[in-house]
Amino acid sequence: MIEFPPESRPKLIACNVPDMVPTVPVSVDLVVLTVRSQALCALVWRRDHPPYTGCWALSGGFIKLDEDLPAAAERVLAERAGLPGAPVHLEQLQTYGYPDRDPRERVVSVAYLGLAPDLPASTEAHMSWRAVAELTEMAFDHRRIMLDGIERARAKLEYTSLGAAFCPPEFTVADLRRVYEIVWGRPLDPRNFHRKVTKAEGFLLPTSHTTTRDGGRPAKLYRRGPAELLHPPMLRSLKE
Amino acid sequence: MIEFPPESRPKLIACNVPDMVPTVPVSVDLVVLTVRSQALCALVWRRDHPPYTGCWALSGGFIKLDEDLPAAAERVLAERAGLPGAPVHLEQLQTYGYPDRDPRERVVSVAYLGLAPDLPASTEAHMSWRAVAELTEMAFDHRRIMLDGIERARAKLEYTSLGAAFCPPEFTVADLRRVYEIVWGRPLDPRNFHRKVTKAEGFLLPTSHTTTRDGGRPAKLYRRGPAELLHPPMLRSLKE
DNA sequence: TAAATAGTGTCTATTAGACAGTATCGT
DNA sequence: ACGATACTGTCTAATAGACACTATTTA
Repeated sequence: MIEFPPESRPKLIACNVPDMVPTVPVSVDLVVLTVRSQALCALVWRRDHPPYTGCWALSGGFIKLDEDLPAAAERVLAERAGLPGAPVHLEQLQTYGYPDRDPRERVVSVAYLGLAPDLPASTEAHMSWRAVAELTEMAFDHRRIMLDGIERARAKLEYTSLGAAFCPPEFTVADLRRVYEIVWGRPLDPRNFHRKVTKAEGFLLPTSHTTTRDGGRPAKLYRRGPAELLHPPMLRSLKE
Repeated sequence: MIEFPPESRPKLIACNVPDMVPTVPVSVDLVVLTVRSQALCALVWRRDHPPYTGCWALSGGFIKLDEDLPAAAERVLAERAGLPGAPVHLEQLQTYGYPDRDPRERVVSVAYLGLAPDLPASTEAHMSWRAVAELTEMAFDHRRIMLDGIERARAKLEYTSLGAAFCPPEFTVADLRRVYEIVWGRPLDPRNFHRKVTKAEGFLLPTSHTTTRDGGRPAKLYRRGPAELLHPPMLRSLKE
């Protein structure tokens, strides 16, 4: 790639539109999901100014002039979502650019999906975890973005090891199963689930620790393994 | 959604950056793939002006002020890629926003993936189909974008019926199998493939037509069925 | 002891992969 | 007839789903 110092860059001349290349603000919006209190939750804040005053909104922010998109997402996660340095898996979700999605001015928004363990929401950043089932009235097209993020998360649990991103650093097979059950919204057979995830190469790394429990046999604790893709995948069957 | 006529829209005031919201040109770039001459090919043109003079490039264009992203992709497909009205499956791929990806000025590019049957490339638009294996030197980050598109296409053949998007309206099971073989780059057993796709509910709609051939039994012709997702998916095994 | 949770083994129906064999065309 | 391609059936190994059973803790 040829390098230009920023101030000396020649201005862009598009082939068929040499004079008029419209520019728009580009924002990054974050769908941060977690599993807590037996529900799939999203990290949101309540808007206190127009438009959409009182509605729940995703955390977001505008990209800076020389900032990469992943860097912008990390910055929004730290500064706006109030989760600096948290172990959140971030990946680009989709870009939303319908002209009237922000009534004030056209904004193109690159949405990122974040999968997080059950972290405390930052009161300083005025964020809170809300069950996604109750987030029916949201600002802008944030409900659509959130639903797209949830569907991506559901699909990714099938063929990747990302379910562990919802868990703390050390977790039990039952913890992981509850993540799958809540994200997919259906019960899974504990014994078959156990067999599957422990036999999937690179999914779980055993540790020497166990849990202490109110009753019942202590469970082995595992860490996330190196595998990103699962072969074969954990398919949601069609039944039910 | 509250409606404002465009001219009366209040300007955007971001929470923490009330004065300075940088704006950037947003483009749409198209990775249009097809299968022809036993190879996976991409629709590209050879740049005749700087930067990257002489390099192959994807077709692209800037979004207009009040144009939706899918509409921009359709317009670029028609006007720049030279495929107006063609039966091309278009879906958003990913957004690329690294600040120096265009050496002239920062451009955020929303890439779309297009899957097309074997159509003639428009000479008027100076486009041509090139085998992706030979597209090693491309302009900007277009090679990375193309590779991301190819990987998306490979994955989508597993769990959707999109392989048929590479075929003409009526096609044989062998046609479809050759698509899979070329996109995945590995031979498939014709008999097992036949069994799988004909038994997958909603994948193929039988017609009353058959092919005429140079030799060999004529094959039944099928049309794309209504199913979008395949249950169970056609998994690429790990072998080989 | 009972209750609760963790983990293992076993059976069966389904499926993937391999491949023999049949069907129907052109020459 | 023969080669070529389309299609069907069959065997086997692997897997998913169902579920009986054992293991280890707290109360």
